[in-house]
Amino acid sequence: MNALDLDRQLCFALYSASRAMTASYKDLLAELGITYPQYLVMLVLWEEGSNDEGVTVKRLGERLQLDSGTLSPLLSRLESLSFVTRHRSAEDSRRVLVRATAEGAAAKERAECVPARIGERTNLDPASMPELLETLRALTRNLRAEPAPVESPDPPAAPLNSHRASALTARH
Amino acid sequence: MNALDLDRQLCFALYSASRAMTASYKDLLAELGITYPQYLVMLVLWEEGSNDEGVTVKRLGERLQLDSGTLSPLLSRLESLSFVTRHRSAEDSRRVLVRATAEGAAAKERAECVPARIGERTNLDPASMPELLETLRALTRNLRAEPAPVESPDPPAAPLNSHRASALTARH
DNA sequence: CACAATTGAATTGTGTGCAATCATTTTCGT
DNA sequence: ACGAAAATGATTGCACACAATTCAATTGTG
Repeated sequence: MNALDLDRQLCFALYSASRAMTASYKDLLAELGITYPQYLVMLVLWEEGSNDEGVTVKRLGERLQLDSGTLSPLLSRLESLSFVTRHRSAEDSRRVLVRATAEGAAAKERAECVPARIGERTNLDPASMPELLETLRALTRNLRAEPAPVESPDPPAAPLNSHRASALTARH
Repeated sequence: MNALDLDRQLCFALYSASRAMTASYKDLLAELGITYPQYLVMLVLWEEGSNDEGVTVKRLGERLQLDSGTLSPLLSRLESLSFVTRHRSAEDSRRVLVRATAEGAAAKERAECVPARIGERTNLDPASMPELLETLRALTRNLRAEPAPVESPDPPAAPLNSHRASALTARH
C-alpha cells in the first residue's frame, strides 16, 4: 500500500545485499591483507596485467566504474602494501601504469578459492545465477544510461528487460 | 574458465548495481536536500515514527543494518537540517529517541513520487520485481547468517533458496 | 544493597565513493 | 609552430561504513 515501505524497495534490497556481500568477503580477504575494493582492483590487474605492460588508472576506472578520487588513494595503499607498483608511462606521461608485484601476483593463487567460498555462503541455486547476474547487469546499465534530465518526452532508449526473455533456469 | 573473472562475479554485479542505484537517487533526493542513507533513515521514521514516540537509534540500526558509528553523525546532520530531533528517553536515558520534525514529515509528501521515478529508470519488468526482491533478501539473509568460523563440519543451517521454489512470475 | 555484566550511543580511526578543482601533458585546429 | 581544448591523474572536501573503544545508564545476581 505504501510506496515508501522500506522493505518493498528494490534500492534497499540491493543496498543491503551489497553490504552483506562486502562484509562476507572481509574475513576471507583479511588473510590476504586487503579490502574488498582493493581486491576488485587486483582482479582487474590479474586479468589484464599479465602482459606486464600494466593497466592505466583510467582503465581500472572503466572496469570498476570508479574515478581517480577513489582509485588514487586506494592504489597508494596497495602500493604501500607492496601489491602493486605505479609508474608514469614513457609514451604518454599523463598515464600511470599500475602493475602487480610478485607479491601481488602470488596473492592470486591464494585468492582462487575465495569465489567458491562466497558461493557456498550465498546458498543460492547455482542454476539461477546467470539470470540473477544478467538482471543486475541490465539494472545497472539502465540506471547509468538514463538521467532523463528533467522533462524529456521520450527517454525509453533501453527497453530491454532480461527476466521476460529468459527461462527460469537459463544457462549461458 | 577463470573463477576470478570480474564480470562473472555476483559480488561485483551487486556492488555495481547498488552504486548505480544510489547515484540514480542523487538528483531526486537533491530536491529534498538529503543523501540516500539519510533518505533511508527518513523512510523508517515515516513508517514507524507516526505515533510521535520517536524511534531509537538502536531500532534504526536494526532496520537499516547500520551501527551507531554510522548513524550518530548521520542523525546529527539530519538534525542540523531540521529534519529530525533527538532526545534522551525519559524511562531509559541510554536511549536516544529520534523524531521527524514538521519539516521532516512534510518531506514525505515530496518523496512519494521518488520510488516510481526510480522504477521507471530501472526499466525492469514489474512482474519480475517480487522474485528479484526475494532473491536479494534470501542472499542477504544467507550471507549474514553463515560466518562458518573456520572449519565447522556442518554449517548448512539455511538450505533455503528462493528461486527453486518460486515460479518465474511469482507474486506475493 | 553492592557490583559486575550488559546495554545504548557516541567517539575515534581507517578506508572508501564521489563531486569539484587543479596541474601536467598531449592533441588538434589553424 | 602556436595556442586553445581535451585528456589524465592527483588533490581536496564531504559523507558514509565499520571496527574498536569509551562512557553513562541499567539490569541481573548474590
